[in-house]
Order: sequence, then structure tokens, then C-alpha cells
Amino acid sequence: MAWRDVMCGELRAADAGRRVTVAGWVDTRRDHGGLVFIDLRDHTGKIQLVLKESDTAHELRNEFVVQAEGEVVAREGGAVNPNLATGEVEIQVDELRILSRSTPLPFQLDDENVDENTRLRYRWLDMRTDRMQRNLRISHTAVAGMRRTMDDLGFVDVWTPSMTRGTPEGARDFLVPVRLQPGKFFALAQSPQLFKQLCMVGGIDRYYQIATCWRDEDLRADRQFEFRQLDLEMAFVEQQEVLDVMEAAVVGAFEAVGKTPPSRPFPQIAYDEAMLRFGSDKPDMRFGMEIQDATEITRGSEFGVFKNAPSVRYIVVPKTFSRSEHERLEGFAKEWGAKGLAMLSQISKFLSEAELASFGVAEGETAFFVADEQEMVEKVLGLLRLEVAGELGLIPETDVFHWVVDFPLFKRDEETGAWTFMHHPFTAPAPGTDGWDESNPAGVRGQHYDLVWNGWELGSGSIRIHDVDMQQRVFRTMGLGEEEQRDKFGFLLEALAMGAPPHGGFAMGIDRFCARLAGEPDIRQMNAFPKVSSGSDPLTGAPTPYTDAALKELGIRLVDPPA
RNA sequence: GGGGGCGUAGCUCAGUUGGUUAGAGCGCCGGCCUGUCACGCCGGAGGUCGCGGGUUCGAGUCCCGUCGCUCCCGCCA
Repeated sequence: MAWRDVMCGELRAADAGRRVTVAGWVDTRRDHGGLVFIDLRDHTGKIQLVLKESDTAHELRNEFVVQAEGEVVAREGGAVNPNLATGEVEIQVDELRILSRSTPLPFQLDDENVDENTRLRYRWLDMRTDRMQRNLRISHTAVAGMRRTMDDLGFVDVWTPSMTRGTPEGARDFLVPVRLQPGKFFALAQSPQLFKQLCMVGGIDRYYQIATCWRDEDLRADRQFEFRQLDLEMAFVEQQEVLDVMEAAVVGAFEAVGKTPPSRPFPQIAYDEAMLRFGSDKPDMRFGMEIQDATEITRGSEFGVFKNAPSVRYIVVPKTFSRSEHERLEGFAKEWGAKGLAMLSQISKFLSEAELASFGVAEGETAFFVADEQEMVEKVLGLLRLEVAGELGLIPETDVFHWVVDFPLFKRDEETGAWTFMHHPFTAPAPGTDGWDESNPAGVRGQHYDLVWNGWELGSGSIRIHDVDMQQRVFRTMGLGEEEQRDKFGFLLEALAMGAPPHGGFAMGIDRFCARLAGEPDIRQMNAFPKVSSGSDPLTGAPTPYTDAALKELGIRLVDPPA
């Protein structure tokens, strides 16, 4: 006999008279002595059971798993519960079986305010809540929509290894020791980047994968050690074709979960313009308060800080600020690295009427100035803009997708001063900027693009280098000698030398995307079993120490064993 | 590596300038109840105030250290 023949949330008035068997969890019990009401719950909803007095009926407690058999009856008049989808009926139970008992719970499932660590410690309970049921199902449905889109567009899902060769550049690798190769380590893949490029050389033409990636960096609201990305690569494409496919995948996911998709094509903004207007390469463009430049105006002034600063910029906020409010914001600015945060009143005596008027600050508004190196000014004003707009409630609840394009290909390493890649060393230079001086590639643009949703970076991609000479030229510009190139990337160079088609692709963070879809503030809420920000799993207690014997087999000895 | 916030009952929280036996709601346990749906009513149990040290006649409260969680900067090709 089946455990159940109908789901709890499915019964309606038309089912009155049916004899049914249901099974699920006791959501609430209302024991009236001679009569016991039970709300029985599964993921589809709740149905009220009516039980006549019996030992079993009195024994029921929250979260017991029970099976009940009886007749569906219409509720009369005032007994109808309009707050319940099944509220027009109830089940008069004549057979009740307790399938599983539950100890009292460490927290109540209908309490929406429980500390997250407690929820994660008992995630199997947290998963029974509407919130987590919804989140996990939205994740599934969105991914299904993406897969369907990729399938329709002729992409082939190719599995690539998780255990791979370490990359000394980029994020820290998770290391995997191997018993058969003592002293050597695999790295867990930070992304399938090189493998998907090899798939292009291998003639797959259109590759995609819902790929798990691992990076040993500090966790954040939008970062976990391991995460999934929609990873794709296409042969014989130009940039716009990749963007088109990604937009289709995003729209496919929106449609799958029943949300109104953003209209296509997504607008594009150049990196330089994004940095200038918003101080960020992932600008939140749902609101204004754009950064404006004052460097030329203040250069001649007698205000010492501004006189010699390489860059002076400001934002105008539609509010006046008290001294203490200003000091609090200046505190933020200093935390972010600024030397100070000036208001117009502090510099007005150094400037002419006309110069002051040019700032365009109206009555009731406040201008905040930062003077520093250009990078610092951009960063601080970019963060300040988000902070202030968030506090003042100026960010509308709309969905804005856009592309950031025309990135520089190279940047200076802040520690060594050497030239290095902006994103990764496989991005192709933009046509027309590929004849650079290898000792100074400052103006070179990359065919790189980022997808940004409401100020969240969802992912990035590029047209890759498919010419072995160009790849070596990029390596050389980064200071990678012939020998080092062969050692680290020899297999890639060999592949590129054996008939590599032009190709490009993209990778989008699925957890971030789905969190936004579900309206969740962090990606842990989309993950069935996430790590907490200190890097451990509160449910299993992982990671755990290993015995010396187990480590010895791997050729490992701890330098600084815990006490 | 750095900065901010939090830690009191199973859960969510209150706890005055340092002062008697640390409270509330929910949950839990027992009793009563045939139309409830946040059921109701009566009774009860439950605390190393994260941990360690210090100041004090006296510390949940003040100081120092430490642990855990969290947000951010760095970091995240």
C-alpha cells in the first residue's frame, strides 16, 4: 500500500467525499480533549486533520511524521479557514499511524528570527520552512531554465575534472594530497577555464556546464569556498554573440521561475565610464548620485589638501548633514582608505562664486569631496554612494541588468609594480590595441565583459586568445619567461599551436544569481549546507583534524600541530 | 592580516548609576476542555549570564584577555 495517495496541499472543496491517505509532518496540534485538530504539512501545504479522542491522538507532538486515512469533508460556514488553501475541507481521520517521532525542536519552525548559526546547525529542520523550501526550489527551477536554454542553443554539457593542476596566480587553491603521488598535490578547480578552452580546440563548438568551483579565500555574504557557475564557451564567436547567449540564459531562468525577465538587449557601459560615474566596475545603476569631477576647479585653490591632489571628485546627496553625521561618514571613508571627507562649506572660502556654482549643489543638498590618487577617490566615493543611498532609502526595488565592457587588459600589481592581467591571462586584446609595447601595455583594452545585476557582479567572460604567438606575447608582458610559460601552461600553448578556433565564453555565479532571484541577502540561504564565514560547517563540524598515521601515508607532517 | 557589531532559559529578547532569590513571550512537561486553526484555562520544570582573569564589600552590568558567530577592508586570475 502506498504511503499516501494525495499531497497535503492539494485538497479542495471538490474533493469532499473522497477517501484519502495522507502523510506528513505535524505542523501544529490543537488538542481539545475530546477532539484533536492537527495541521498536517508537506512541501505542498497543510491540511487540517480532525481526530476523535484516542491515546495516539493525544500523543502527537510537533514534527511527528504521521500517516492518516479518512474521509475528506467540507467544512461548514464559520469553520472554513480562508487563510489556508485547503481551508474549505478537512479530513475526518479514522486511521492514524505514527511513522516517526520527534524530540522537542531546538527552534520553532515558524520563528523567522532565529539566529542563522542555529538554523545551519539543524539545517534539516530549517529546510522544512517555507523560506528554504522556496529557495531550494527556485534554485532548481532557475538552473533547469538555464539548462533548457543551453540545450536549445546546441550547447553540450561536458564534465571537466575537479582535481586539477594548481594555478599559482589568482585565488588560493584548495590542495588535495594523493597517496599514490606523495609530496604532490592536486588543486580543486577554481574554474574549468583551461579545460573549456581545450574543448574548443577539440571541436566541441559549444560547451557548457553547471560547474562547481573552489577558492580558498575569505567568505562573504556573496562568497563561499565552493560555488557553482553557469560556465560556457563558444567557438567562432564574437563578443556580442556571447552576450546574446548569456542574456538568453538569464531570461530563460527568469521565465522558468515565473518572474518578468529584464528586457533585452541589456545596456552596456564602458569600464572607464563606470569608474568615472560610479567609482566601481560593478556599478549599481538603479539610482543617480553619480560621481563628479572637481580636479580642475580646485587645482588652483588655496585649500591645501585639494591644491596638489591628483584627483578631486564629489557626490551630491539630497540631504543636509549634521556635524556628527558627517563625522560618521568620514569615519567610513577613512576605513576605506581616504584621508578625509570634505563638505562644501569647508572649502567654499577658497573658491569663487562661479566655481562654487559650478558644483551644482542646491539648497537642501550636500556635496562630499574626496581628494587623493584617482583609484582611491573612485573606490571611496563609489562605496560612499552605496552607503548613503542605502541609508537614505534612495535605491529603488527595480531590476537593472547591464554589461560592463572595454576593460583594460593589463594593470599594475600593487605590490611589485609589475604589469599583470586584469582578469586572466587568456583574454584577447581588443582589435586595434594589440600592437603594444611589451614594457608598457597601459592603453591595451581586453575583449572582456562583466554582467552586473543591481550592483552585484554576476560573472564575467571574454573572447580568448586563440593564437599561440599572441598568448606568448601576453605572457611575456606579464614577465613570464619562456621556461615558466612552458612549465605552467605548456599544454595550453601546445593546444593553441595545433589548430585552435577563435573562441570566447562566460561564467556566471549561479548562487548569486539565484539569491537575487529569491530576494535573499546572501548566498548561504540558497545553499542547502553552506559553510559559515569562519570557514567551517556547523552541521558536520568539518573540517576536522586527521591522525598522524593518516597524514603520514600522504607524506604530510604538520609544522605547527594544534595543542 | 585589519576594523566594526553581537553573545543572558531550547528559541527570540528585557535586565536601571554595579546591589536581595536574573525576568517575559514562545516552546517544553502535567491537568482540564468536542469546532479549533497563533485554540483557551490552570499548574510546573528549565540559567556556568560564551569562557578565563581582574577591579570591588558586591559584577549579567566595569576593565583585560580569549573563543564563537556576523558585516566590511585586504584578498577573491
